[in-house]
Amino acid sequence: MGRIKTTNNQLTRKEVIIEKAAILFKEKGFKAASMREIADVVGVEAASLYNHIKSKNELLNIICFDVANRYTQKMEEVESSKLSSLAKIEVLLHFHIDGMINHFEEVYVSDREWKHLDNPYLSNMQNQRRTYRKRFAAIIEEGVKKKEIKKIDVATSVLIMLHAIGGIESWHRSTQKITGAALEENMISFLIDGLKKI
Amino acid sequence: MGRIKTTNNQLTRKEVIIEKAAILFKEKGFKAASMREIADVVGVEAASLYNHIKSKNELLNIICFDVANRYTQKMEEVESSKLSSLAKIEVLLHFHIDGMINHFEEVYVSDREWKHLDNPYLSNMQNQRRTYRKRFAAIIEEGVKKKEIKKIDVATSVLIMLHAIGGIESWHRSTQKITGAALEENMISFLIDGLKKI
DNA sequence: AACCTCCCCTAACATTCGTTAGCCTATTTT
DNA sequence: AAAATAGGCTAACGAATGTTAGGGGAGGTT
Repeated sequence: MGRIKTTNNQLTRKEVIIEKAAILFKEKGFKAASMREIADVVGVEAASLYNHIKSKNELLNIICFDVANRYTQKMEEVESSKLSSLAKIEVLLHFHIDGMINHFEEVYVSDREWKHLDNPYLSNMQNQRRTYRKRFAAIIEEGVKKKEIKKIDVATSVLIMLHAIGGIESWHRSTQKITGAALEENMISFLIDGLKKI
Repeated sequence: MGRIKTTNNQLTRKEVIIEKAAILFKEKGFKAASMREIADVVGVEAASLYNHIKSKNELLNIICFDVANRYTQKMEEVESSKLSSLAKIEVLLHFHIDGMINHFEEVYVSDREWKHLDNPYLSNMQNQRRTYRKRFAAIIEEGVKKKEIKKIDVATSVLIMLHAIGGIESWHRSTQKITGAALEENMISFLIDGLKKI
């Protein structure tokens, strides 16, 4: 076939593979996407991929933890800021929506396919996700206590917020798109309004 | 092994298989769940399943269209009712949340695994889903026109509502659950408040 | 008693999967 | 120019997959 092209951007060949794999994992799911298909898209034979990666699961590991670590990092940044609780939530929502719009495939795969990670990565990811939700909830809880946020069931609102964002997937698919910026604004105003006191 | 037990309820053997398959499809995903695993749970050898079903994909077909048809039917019922737009949305939200709580596996699988349907079922399902969203949007749109509903981006709110409900999955997983009824109430009040005019 | 239908079994199939081994060539380094 | 490395290739592996063929036994019907 030929070599993996890496000239355009500054990506390593491994990064090219990961990028294409993410697209396929998103479209067909991790299990349904085969190494031979990934190789096809990359422009190489399946066996050649193994010059760059250790296994199919390594691809999923990298994709999932890339995303998860970014979120954890952002959470730390937000937590240690001096913002009001409502503003903290708004920052996090921005970050989520932005991620969903600009790193769509990676984020989507990380969110829907992490179940196929193998241990110890699997339980690591489960912990990371659980912890993230708890920290998100803690911010809302604090806001409620400080009366910055409407009295509301915290667990339910966390659940709504985090999953509503996952819905951006259907925005990606839609033919008559509003701009990403508009979507972001609409979404945040809907969700934040749900938290505001009157 | 022995026969498929069907004594307890009035289920046919085929229905027992479908029920167990839905649970496995939910836990592992359609592609990752094997016929041998399904057979194991049912208490029978893999080959024996084929006395009751035509293929693995038939299982997915049945699960997905069971759910989709219920939703289409409900939509028709709601559309032809005399309710206000806001009340229509509320009825639909109730139906969704209820379905997610009481027919969890089926609904979850239908929502996340329909991509693995094969044609002509695949394109059928794509149409059905697209149509459903349009009809949902039309109700909101009508409400906005009649000034029953806050002026809001319709596409964005449909997206938020339908996906927020998908989040009930994480309620199922949570250890310290509030009751289903409470979840339902919290969720609807959050979402409906987002539509109400002040 | 004979028969039929239902439903399970074992055995095997073709295919697809992820992955490894070993070879060859282009590119980079010395 | 020679040597070393990186990165392709073909061929093949063992395991797992969905599915089919064919045999046999249990229970109801005639």
